[in-house]
Amino acid sequence: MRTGEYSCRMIDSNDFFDSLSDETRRRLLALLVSEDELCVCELCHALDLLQPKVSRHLAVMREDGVLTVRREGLWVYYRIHPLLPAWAYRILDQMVQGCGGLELFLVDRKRLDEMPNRPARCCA
Amino acid sequence: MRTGEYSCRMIDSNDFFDSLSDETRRRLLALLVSEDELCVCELCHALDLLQPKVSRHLAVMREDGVLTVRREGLWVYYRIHPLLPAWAYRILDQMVQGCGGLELFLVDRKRLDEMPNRPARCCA
DNA sequence: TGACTATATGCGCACTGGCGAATATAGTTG
DNA sequence: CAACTATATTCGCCAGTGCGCATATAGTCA
Repeated sequence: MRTGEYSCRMIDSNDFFDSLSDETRRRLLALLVSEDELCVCELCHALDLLQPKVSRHLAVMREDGVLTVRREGLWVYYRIHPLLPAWAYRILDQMVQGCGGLELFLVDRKRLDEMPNRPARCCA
Repeated sequence: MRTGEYSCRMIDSNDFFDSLSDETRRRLLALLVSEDELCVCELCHALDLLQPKVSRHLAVMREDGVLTVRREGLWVYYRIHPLLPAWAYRILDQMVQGCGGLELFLVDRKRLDEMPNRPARCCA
């Protein structure tokens, strides 16, 4: 509670950087930064990875305080934690700047955009 | 070579985030971001860690392309790699925003500032 | 050359952490 | 209730990695 510029919640910086330390997690974060809310099956499809693997990485980031969860019926929607401090948000933004153009990340986004039967959540 | 906003050198983003994934390395980086050039013994003193440990972490970041080295007599000076892409610089800045106020990091800075007999390199 | 300071590295060990495969749980629908 | 879909978790395994300790290397100075 130093400067007051923080969005308020105090995340442990070790936990935050731990979330960033794995490439799979960075790929998930990159999508969540722009899409703001995605369910596990969308993320599995986008990254073309098996569900248990994606779930475990999401759990790590949830426990680290970087993501929050919302359940709706069968689906679980993850998003960037809305009370992340400003510096953490900015790091996520810059991470997308740095990685977003990489082939790997571009393909993730493409697969997500072209995914059929995405669970509709427009009229919550 | 997407936007042209990069400072030019292409660092591997996995390597960059690997450098950030360890707290000791973040402490070293936090000092180097503001001091721009420090030798190994200054960093050992500031972090109050044994020299082999500090040296190995510095070597990791050098191999990752995050730091560069300059030798001057007996001393080896490390600095943030001057050709780091802009997004990476900004992440380092925001990391300092996020961690710089933590007790651990404040104490590092204090020890550095109060260090006696720092090798003079003012009039290179 | 030898003594000294600063830095780097080799080695062995313990621990962490990511993985695949299988299974468990939660919620929906009939 | 059973069958089904979506998600979470357990387990055993293995690679990576940080550590302390000892030692090697580089450079200076007498």
